[in-house]
Amino acid sequence: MPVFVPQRKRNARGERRVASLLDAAARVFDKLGYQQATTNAIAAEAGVSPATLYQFFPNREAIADALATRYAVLMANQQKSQDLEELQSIPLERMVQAFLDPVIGFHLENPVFRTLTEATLSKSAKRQKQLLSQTFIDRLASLLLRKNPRMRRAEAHWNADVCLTVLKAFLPLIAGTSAAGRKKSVQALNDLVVRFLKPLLP
Amino acid sequence: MPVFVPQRKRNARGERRVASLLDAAARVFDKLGYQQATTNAIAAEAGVSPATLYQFFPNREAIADALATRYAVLMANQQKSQDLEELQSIPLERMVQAFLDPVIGFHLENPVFRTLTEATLSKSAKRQKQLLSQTFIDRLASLLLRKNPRMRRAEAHWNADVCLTVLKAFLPLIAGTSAAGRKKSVQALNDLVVRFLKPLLP
Amino acid sequence: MPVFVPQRKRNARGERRVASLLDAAARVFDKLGYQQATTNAIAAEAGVSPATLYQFFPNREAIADALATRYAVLMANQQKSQDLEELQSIPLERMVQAFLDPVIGFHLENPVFRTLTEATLSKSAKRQKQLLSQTFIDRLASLLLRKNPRMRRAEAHWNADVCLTVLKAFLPLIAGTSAAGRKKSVQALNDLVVRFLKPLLP
Amino acid sequence: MPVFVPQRKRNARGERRVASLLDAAARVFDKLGYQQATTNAIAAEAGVSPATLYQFFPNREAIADALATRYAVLMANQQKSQDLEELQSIPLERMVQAFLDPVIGFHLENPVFRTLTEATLSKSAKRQKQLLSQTFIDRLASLLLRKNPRMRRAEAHWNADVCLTVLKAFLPLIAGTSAAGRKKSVQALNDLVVRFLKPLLP
DNA sequence: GATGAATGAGTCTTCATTCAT
DNA sequence: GATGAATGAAGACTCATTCAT
Repeated sequence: MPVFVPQRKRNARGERRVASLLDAAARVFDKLGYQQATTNAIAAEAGVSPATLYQFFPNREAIADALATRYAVLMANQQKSQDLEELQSIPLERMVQAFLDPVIGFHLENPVFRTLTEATLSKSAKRQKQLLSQTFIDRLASLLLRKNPRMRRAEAHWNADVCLTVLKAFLPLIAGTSAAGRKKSVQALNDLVVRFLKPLLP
Repeated sequence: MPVFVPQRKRNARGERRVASLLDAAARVFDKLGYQQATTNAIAAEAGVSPATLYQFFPNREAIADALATRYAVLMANQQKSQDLEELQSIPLERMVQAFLDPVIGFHLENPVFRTLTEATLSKSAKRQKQLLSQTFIDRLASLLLRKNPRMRRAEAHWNADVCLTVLKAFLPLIAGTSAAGRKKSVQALNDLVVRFLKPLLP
Repeated sequence: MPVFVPQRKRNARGERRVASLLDAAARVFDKLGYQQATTNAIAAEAGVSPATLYQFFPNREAIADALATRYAVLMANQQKSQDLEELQSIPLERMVQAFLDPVIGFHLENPVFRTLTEATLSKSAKRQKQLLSQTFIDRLASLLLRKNPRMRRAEAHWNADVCLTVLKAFLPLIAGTSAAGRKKSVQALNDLVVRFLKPLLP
Repeated sequence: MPVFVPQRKRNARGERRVASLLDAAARVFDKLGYQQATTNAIAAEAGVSPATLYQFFPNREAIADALATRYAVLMANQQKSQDLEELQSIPLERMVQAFLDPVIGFHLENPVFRTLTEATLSKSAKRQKQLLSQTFIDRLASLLLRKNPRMRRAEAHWNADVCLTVLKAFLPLIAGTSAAGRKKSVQALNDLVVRFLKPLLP
């Protein structure tokens, strides 16, 4: 189970290479899916020889891992930047929307992220992805607890988990349709989450 | 350009072979996923030579198709056997449970069914799967309309569709955990659907 | 180098089977060419199981051999039926036509005959085909000698051989075109042969 | 569905490999014919792994195409280098010989050229072969018209076409025999063509 | 005698990965 | 560091031929 470990100390040029390879990989994964994305295709998309690719990644899996890590970091940063204090005070409907919107936006902007799920990710990459889920759950649970201090911790987490499950279910629906259908799907998701959470809050 | 040779008649042994190949394919698809399920692996699992497989299926895709059709028929029969009249009169909570339970049960018993979704199914197989979804939606919509005759037809279908989406989201959760977690997940699914539907009914 | 040897004493039913298999083989060879004509396809065309085919022919090659033999016999009979005495007395132009016409007709009616050339024929089948060529050459040489008794034997044979070569060259041309083009090609062939032979005769 | 990966630039070693693969293919096609010439056999003949072959040719057909093109170019150059002006003034017997000799020589030196005809050539390769035939016909027709300005254009082409047909018929005869027989066959061909053309010229 | 089933021995092709320059 | 070339190992599929009933 190879974990992504940089091959060697890399200089600026190397960093750029890695970045451009990951960009290429993202495009190819997105276009063809993980299984069909051959290393040759990724190298070609990046405009380099296949051998060059292997100077930065020990094998195909490592590319997917690095990509997963990259997006995990991006998303984590995004989530950290949102202040829970502000959300806590606004009404449920708008709170849910404000909470989900950036997550949905992230997935729409980086559709590969979902594709990466089918990849055979390394343990560390999986952990990273799981961490993201956990962050989502923790933040939502924390929000619920602030709204209803009498809720039990475990209950809050479980409810947040359900919300995440529902969110994941709606993502393909949201991504797959036109702008019009997309709006409707997002609305349906928000509704559903609101209806689910409302009885739990005072 | 393979020469077209019409299939000869199939005898009892052939029928048995087809069945055993489909069983084997179901097991392999379930274990490895569609992409990784090689014809060699399926043939080996069935205990025959790869060439034998090709006596009954023209290519790998045809196996997935046949499997999809097999399960579609099974599920369709199951759904037909349930009487909507009875469901209509019982309270929402139990109605939802009675409606969802057999569907969940089917997926737990035939986990491959979900894997088949990622397969590159033939048009006819896709149609069959879509038909199943449509049946689910139609039946649930019909139930909603009986409970609340003032609901509009389109609205009923849309709501049923949302329920199906949620159901699909929960299936991996339900399937993935132990008996204990499974019960909890099913409960959460039922709760969510009930909470979603309750405001829509009188 | 298997020579075609009947598997066993065959009764009337067996003879019919063999005939229908050869008919089927002729159709398939003609449609697909020797290499593409699989034993399964031939058996299917004859409406029998592949195993049945192997009860009458030891292997694929034997079918081509038997077919070659069949046509060789047919053509030999045809040639025997033509009386050289009659031809000898008519003018060269009409003689050439009368001599070539049946040969051309045979090839047009049995296009497989040419296809069989590409087959890996057994030695005996090759000999049979060669015999046919020899018959053609001998007959034509004999005709030339009657027309011009002063011609030397070897010379007569050589000239006949050249005529055969030319005939073979024109066959695809004749077979390949429409009725109109066919007539023109046949005319060209006759012209050519006449012009070649005329200086050799008194 | 193979993923399309653009060919990378080819270096000197690659060029050498392509040439050696084409040489090997020519040998194998010549020995076994197109249908029997497997990619494995060609690769083995070239002393490389089959996969290497596929670095330079997308499939078996492409090899035959490249080979056809290679020989078409060679022959076209040869024909261009011959000056019709010179031929026009010499007597028919020597003219025919001078015209046919290089063509015969080319086929004797590159026997594969004939084998390639049976190959399932790509459209572009077929066009190239047809162009060659057309060049032969046009050049000979032009020669005939110079010799006899009163001949009609269409007639000249038709007669040239007949000569080509005869030439093609004699090629296997010429190629198949020993040096002695070869000389005789070539002589016969020349004679035939001369006798065919003589009545057409003043 | 007839059949459908079964298969060993290929064939073409692909691709992650390594080699040689 | 970079490259194009090279390949082992595999996978989809085919087919002449044999097996079992």
